[in-house]
Amino acid sequence: MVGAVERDEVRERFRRSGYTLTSQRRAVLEALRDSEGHPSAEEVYLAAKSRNPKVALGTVYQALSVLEEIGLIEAKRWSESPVRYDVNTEPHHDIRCTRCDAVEEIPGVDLGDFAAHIRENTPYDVTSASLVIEGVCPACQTQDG
Amino acid sequence: MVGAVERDEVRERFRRSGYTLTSQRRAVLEALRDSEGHPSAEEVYLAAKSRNPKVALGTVYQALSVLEEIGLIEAKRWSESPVRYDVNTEPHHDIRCTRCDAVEEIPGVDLGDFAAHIRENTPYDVTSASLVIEGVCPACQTQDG
DNA sequence: ATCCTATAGATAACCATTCTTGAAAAAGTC
DNA sequence: GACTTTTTCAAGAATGGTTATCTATAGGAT
Repeated sequence: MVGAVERDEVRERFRRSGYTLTSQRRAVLEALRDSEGHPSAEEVYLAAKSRNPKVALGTVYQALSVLEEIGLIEAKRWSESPVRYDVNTEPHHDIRCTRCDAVEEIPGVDLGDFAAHIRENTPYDVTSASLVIEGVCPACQTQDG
Repeated sequence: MVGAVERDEVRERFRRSGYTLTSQRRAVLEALRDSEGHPSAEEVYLAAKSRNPKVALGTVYQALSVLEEIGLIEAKRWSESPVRYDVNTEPHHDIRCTRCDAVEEIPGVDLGDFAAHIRENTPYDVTSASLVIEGVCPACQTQDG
């Protein structure tokens, strides 16, 4: 599974943004790309450390923030849960299971011109609007009533 | 300005839920009802303390959680900001100013059958879907470019 | 009034995240 | 290639909103 941005493009993206592509930052990005779900910083840290043992948790946080800033990853927040990171930077929505904490993509749902509606109904200069969706995943549904 | 739930109804709501309506909890609710904006727990604490000096911050947190549980108030979360509380429990959306941290209602915007769309596109049992909207308020817009 | 349970207050603990610090590495210079 | 400057790193301390703990107290039922 290959991300939207290829290897050389990654290096180029770092250069253009004035950041250097260090081995730690690469380990963080690759850990994120190989992860199935939408890991937390702690989970990324564990995965990155297995690739490059010279990575500290603080470095992972900093790397994640750089990666987000240059647009290679996205951070998503649900209440009662640490920030989750996502290599899919295409516009989409995710749902989080309130029982097992899994996060999954919801395909085919688009905020569409909702943003326009919002803009029309507030004098604010709207900079961001995102959906926070929670529910119970199929596995947890079958586990009990 | 009178909330959706009147005084007697408040007492009744507490009783039915198995909670007692203490003076502290009343102070918290009234502080929230008289507040203009959408205060944080800390702000509610300050306002409640002016009504009833025998209120501790921890009690305010507990009272807010009880009030939310019995449906008298709503909690809303934005990242980079503490939880904000709202006496308006009717379905509506709020926008937060990223500069001055003010929160305001957005009238006339309804998620409508968006929830239905979401339900159709995920096997999850969707329990909540809410919009997190941020922007810059008119006052802050005029303050600088 | 008395007993019993829920609640309050004060303070310590929590936990994800950020900051700080000195050291190491990288980049730029001659 | 050695030297200087700048950036980055790792480890751990600090932060801040929130929650838990523990003892004392207050309300409601009998």
